[in-house]
Amino acid sequence: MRRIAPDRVDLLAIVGEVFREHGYEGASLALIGAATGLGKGSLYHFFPGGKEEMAAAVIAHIDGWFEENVFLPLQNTADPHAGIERMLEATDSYFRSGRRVCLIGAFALDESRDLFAKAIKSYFGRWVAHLAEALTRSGHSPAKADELAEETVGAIQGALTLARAFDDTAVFSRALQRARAALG
Amino acid sequence: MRRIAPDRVDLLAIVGEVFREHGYEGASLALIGAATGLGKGSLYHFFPGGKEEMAAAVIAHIDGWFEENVFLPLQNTADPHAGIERMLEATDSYFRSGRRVCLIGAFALDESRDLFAKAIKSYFGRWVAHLAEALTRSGHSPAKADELAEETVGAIQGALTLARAFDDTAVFSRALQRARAALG
DNA sequence: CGAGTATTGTACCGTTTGGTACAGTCGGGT
DNA sequence: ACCCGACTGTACCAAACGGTACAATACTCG
Repeated sequence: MRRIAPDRVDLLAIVGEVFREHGYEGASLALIGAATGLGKGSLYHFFPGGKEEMAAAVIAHIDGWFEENVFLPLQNTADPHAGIERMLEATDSYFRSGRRVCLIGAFALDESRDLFAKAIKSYFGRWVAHLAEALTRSGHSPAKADELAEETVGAIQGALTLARAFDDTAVFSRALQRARAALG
Repeated sequence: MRRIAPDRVDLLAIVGEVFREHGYEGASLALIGAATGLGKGSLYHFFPGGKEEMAAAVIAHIDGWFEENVFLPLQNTADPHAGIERMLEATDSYFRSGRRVCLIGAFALDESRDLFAKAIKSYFGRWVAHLAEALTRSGHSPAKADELAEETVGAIQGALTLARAFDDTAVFSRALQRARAALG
């Protein structure tokens, strides 16, 4: 009982990496099986719903990580600036300074968005909303805070695309620096 | 002879839309055939290299459109501000105010990047470089111009992701408005 | 008209896809 | 020792995959 949960988390991390690198269509069960060392028997034991359930579970897992490490620091902290700084650090570390791509952002682009539209919208929506709330507490007008928050989350997503296109993590670091300056 | 060139352009536009909506892996020959009304015989007649050649041709076609309508206005225009405004208008119209996704940006994210890395890097590289050059001519220091250009192209890509995630074209329009303000 | 090329439809290839079935193995609890 | 549920490997399935072969048709031009 005690070992099941950690194992599943490890499993989700590995499966997530396959989806991240190959996209929803490109992540075949063969690839997932090779990456996890699990046969179809095990895979379908853990995810009876097949590939779609795997992707949904991965999204939920990522969502949970962001909820805890990125969104939570933005809320209810005495110092909103400190919370914003913590969210930027968590973002930098999650995306490995741009070496990693945003799975949920990638899913938003192709047709797999239709399958997970609700989760994708909720993920980005909470990111923007919590950042805007922190910015409001730090003194910005609600309208200005909304605008800044949307701009910042967009800049992060765009920087991930450019960093990957240029194969250059400095692009992502510069974007985070600019965000720091704009939000600070 | 005269009809071949326009037909091929139409064909590339249709095939491009299939890649744009389904991604490289998701765009099956069956889908491409259905969208174009062409059987495999015709498809392989026009693109003997198969799917990979189709995608390469689509990328080249898009690249050519941007070269002519987005990058060219940035160059050698007497008024750099007018050139920047024309590039933003062309961008807005190409992406249909955010309803459309950036094929090349989407390819940059998943594994298909490896196949087309050179073309992807060149496309974004020229976009940033030409914009930076226009900004330099409009009075910015080269360093500041580079930074602003990278930020703007990144903001456009990020806004496309967010617009698609939220299913809301207003996100993209706001990003272009901010770009206008920052570059103007 | 006829020759020759451009284009197309169809049947087919081997491989891989996501998914199922199920017999077996393993380990903890009684 | 036994049992029962969690787990796993293997064989299998129909469908779809990208790609090939080729005969038949359409088109152009002399």
